[in-house]
Amino acid sequence: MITVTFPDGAKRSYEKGTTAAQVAASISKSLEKKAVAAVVDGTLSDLSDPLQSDAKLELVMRDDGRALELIRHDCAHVLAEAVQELFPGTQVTIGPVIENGFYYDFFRNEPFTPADFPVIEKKMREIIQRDKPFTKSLKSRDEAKDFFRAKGENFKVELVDAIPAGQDIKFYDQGGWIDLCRGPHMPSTGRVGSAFKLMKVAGAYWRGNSNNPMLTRIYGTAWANDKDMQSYLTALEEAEKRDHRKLGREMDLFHFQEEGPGVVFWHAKGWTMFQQLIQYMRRRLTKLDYDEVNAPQVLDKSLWETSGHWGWYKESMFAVTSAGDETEDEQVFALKPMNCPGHVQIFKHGLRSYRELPMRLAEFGTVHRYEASGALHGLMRVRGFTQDDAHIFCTEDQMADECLKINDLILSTYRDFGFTEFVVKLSTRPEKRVGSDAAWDRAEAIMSKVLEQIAIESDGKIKTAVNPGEGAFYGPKFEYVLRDAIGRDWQCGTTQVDFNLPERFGAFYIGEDGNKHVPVMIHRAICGSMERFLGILIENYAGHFPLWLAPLQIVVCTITSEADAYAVDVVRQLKDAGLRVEVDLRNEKINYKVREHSVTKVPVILVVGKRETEERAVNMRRLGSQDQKSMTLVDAIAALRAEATPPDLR
RNA sequence: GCUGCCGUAGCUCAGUGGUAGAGCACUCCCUUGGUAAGGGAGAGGUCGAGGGUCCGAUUCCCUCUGGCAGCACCA
Repeated sequence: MITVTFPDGAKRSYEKGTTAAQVAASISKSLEKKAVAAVVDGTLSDLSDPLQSDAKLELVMRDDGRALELIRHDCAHVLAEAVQELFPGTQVTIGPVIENGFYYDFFRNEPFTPADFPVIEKKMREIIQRDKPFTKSLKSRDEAKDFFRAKGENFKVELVDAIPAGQDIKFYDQGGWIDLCRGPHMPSTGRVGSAFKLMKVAGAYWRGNSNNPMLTRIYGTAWANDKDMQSYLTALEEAEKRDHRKLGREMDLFHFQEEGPGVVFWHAKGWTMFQQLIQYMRRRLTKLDYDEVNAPQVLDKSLWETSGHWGWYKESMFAVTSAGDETEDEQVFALKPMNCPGHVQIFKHGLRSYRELPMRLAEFGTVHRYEASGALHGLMRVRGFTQDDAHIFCTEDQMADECLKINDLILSTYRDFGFTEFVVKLSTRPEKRVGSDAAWDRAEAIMSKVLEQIAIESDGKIKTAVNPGEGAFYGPKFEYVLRDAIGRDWQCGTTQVDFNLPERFGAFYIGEDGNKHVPVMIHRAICGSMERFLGILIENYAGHFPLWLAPLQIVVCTITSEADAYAVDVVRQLKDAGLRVEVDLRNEKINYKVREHSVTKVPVILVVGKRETEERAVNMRRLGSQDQKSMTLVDAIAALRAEATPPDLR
């Protein structure tokens, strides 16, 4: 006999080999019906697994959050079966659960299209209706390979090969359709229910390697019930409404065009925001003893060879030559993809003393990278962008302190933009790297300690994590990830310590001892790419910017032409107060004007008519509200001016 | 870069093997209207580019280019 302990502490005895399903049945009929899996000693398992020893057992109902993974996983199996039933000859590969759903990768000469979805979904519903049990069996490696080889499932044969020797190879049979799977599954296909939907098709490389064949991936979403699925679909629509590419067009912020793939045409309104961002950053940097510099756009390729970028990233750099001169000895330049070599040149220009350290060189540096065409995505991934970059030259002793100062700067900046949830990740040495292991050891040791301190000083409010092998080729880095208003995570800031580049460039300072020393260099960015950061802000605020950031803060709208002169005067006074304002004197009804400026998300509409003209007043309407507030012009200016003050100046 | 889909007016989108249409925006006229679209008229397109098939291509085929969704990449 074995003893089973339930979550409430109750214990019951069963014969050894009793399954969780039988345990459920022994308690109640409804439990037997409702349970879809078991958690045995903390591990999610099949209900059909026999219990071999004393165990803690929890029965998982279908509406339990932990069952969602099973619903999605089972749904992926159902999808695969449906596809193979409908399209014989299609090979199956893998079909994991992902956030909000699942996917399944298929190999078929003719790829699937969304037009195939209705018939596949219909077949899936049919399979779910059949409600066949999932039954598990074990095969030896050879049996498994023979099984798949006989079916022509070459990808599955490879998967079997990849399973470590000695490990059980599990198969699940769902009414005759059998798949390799580590499980667990619910008792039968019927439990998948009806809240699922195929979402899109896409190509995906076999095993994620671009040298491998391309498979067709079908993405699906699945939920415990229709209500959950509906709210997910609604959330997707909401996210679409905030798409910065759409808002950028509607708010007249920027555009792209064919002649400049991946480079932004900033319109006046977008550029205003860009400048607000830069001015904010610049004020903060000045207070923190940074020196702003500007290094050339185009530099001889030898500099990039020295830095190592040419060797590592040549294929994604823009080379620049004279268009007219076709002689052979022409010098090859590169458009800068990074600011660091330029800053090292500035550091090197002149003999540096330890007294000058830490030397913090900042630049709003425009860089160009020839990103793969498929990687381009609005402002989020471009080929020409501006980094709020800085390089701090310091001693090894000063390093940890500088990292902490940067940490404060980054997090307080994010807070000023309304973000509250962050994760700091430490990325350690990658396989492709320069520098000695000893140097990496030292750098990583310091960084780990700093990371610990960040977590402690924030009382655990700042989450931390480690990304092994994700560091830059010249050093480990901290990555700052923020969470936006609709729960999406964005990696923006980064702090990278570098024991290599200064040495490669022969940078040194004279130490207290009168000898030459190589400084440590810290690369750091807060927004990262200003373009991308603005994209994130647009989506985070859904275009409803706080007043200090809004490209156009106020529109003064007249009701009748009798108010024109007064309206112009109001605009003058608002402009004199430093506010960004336009006047709308058009021969249109006030409804029309209010609608238009609301659609383009102007935060404040000041309406002036006959009354206001007589009283030297304005009628204020805020974006997102129908309320109207009448006040004197003097009061309105004072209030708006205060509100438009950037957070660092309050 | 890879796979799939797409490219028609400033925007959103119809449509056709016989050289194109709507709504909004734009211009003009009427209207001076109190908080999310007043009425009328007009102008606006080498149907992404090049090549091919055809009597004839915006439509069918090929190449290129750009975009979208994933994948891969992201110093």
